[in-house]
Amino acid sequence: MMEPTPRSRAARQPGPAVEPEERLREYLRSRNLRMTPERRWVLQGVLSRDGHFDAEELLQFLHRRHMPVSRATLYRTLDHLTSSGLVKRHRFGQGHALFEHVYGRHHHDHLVCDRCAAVIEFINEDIERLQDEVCSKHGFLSTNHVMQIFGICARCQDAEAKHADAPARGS
Amino acid sequence: MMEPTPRSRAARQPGPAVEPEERLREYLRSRNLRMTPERRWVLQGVLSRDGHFDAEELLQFLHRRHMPVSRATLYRTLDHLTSSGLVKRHRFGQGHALFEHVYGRHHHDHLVCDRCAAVIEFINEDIERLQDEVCSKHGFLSTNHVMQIFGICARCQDAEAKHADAPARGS
DNA sequence: GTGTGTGCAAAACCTTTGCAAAATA
DNA sequence: TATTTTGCAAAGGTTTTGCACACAC
Repeated sequence: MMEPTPRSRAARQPGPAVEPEERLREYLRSRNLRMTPERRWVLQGVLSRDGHFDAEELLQFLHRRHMPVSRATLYRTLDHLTSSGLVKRHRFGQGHALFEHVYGRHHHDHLVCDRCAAVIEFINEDIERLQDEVCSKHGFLSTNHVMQIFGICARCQDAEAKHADAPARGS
Repeated sequence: MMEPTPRSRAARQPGPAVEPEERLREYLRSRNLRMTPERRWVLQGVLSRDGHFDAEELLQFLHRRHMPVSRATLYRTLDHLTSSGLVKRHRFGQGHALFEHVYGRHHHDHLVCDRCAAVIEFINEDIERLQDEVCSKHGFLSTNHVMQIFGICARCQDAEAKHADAPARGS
């Protein structure tokens, strides 16, 4: 597996790794904004995260990887990435915002466990279609939507059932 | 403005106004908490609000009505009301939380306008049913869900169309 | 009377902002 | 070179918390 050019590392990516950067650049150009190392770093960090992450977590990650972005720049860049459609911002619980990148991912909704905070993704085309119907019925032009179902995940239900069965059993 | 009895104002309520207090009392009892004037006031204030409101707004309302609840108590009580299922808490935008009481109201979801922040309520039984299906498919025990569709409401679409038609027209 | 609730003010929390220096196009 | 961007630190707004006193059961 020898690599003829310095760029070959990008080949590890499942898809073309250049395109999201292209999309960001396009977005920036359209608003007369500039591409900077910091913005590239944040984009890379965002794309490297698999699921949901918060700003602090991403900041730590970037610093560990020697991409020293300031907190302010991180938040500013996350705004841009959100506006450009490369990132989605969620407010699941009461606390801080969670983000996820949507590049190469399909839209999905979430089951959120109140016990363990696990987030299970799902997609249901029928629901999507019905949502579109609701919008057109109200003359509403939808740009985005979130659907979160809160409750208790299967694992936590099991755990609770176990505790309820033998609460007095000192192991 | 004469009122035969001090209570007569309550007659404006469509349903029995006592029951929600009963529900709160039950909830408090079940957790060995106590009914207090402050908690009653917050509940009254909450029930008197028609749509969505924030903590600050409710606080002002209570003070205007000579129900001097402190900010701390207000937040603490809103937590209890949320836990007891009498109130729902939303995070529509980026800012602060919005609340709405759900006593005597049916579950509904929201269309949120990104331009004017209008919130349109809707309910779609088919979507609800499909959500239940999703949950059972994942062994997920749902206690609550939120669905928010963001976009541009009909009114704002009209307004924008008008501006786009005649942008150079100095009136 | 005991444990709970309240109000006050301060803290905590996440996020945004003002500004001078640095960097982009 | 003319703007834009950055980092720092301070401000911002909402929500939570510690503590002493008051109160409900």
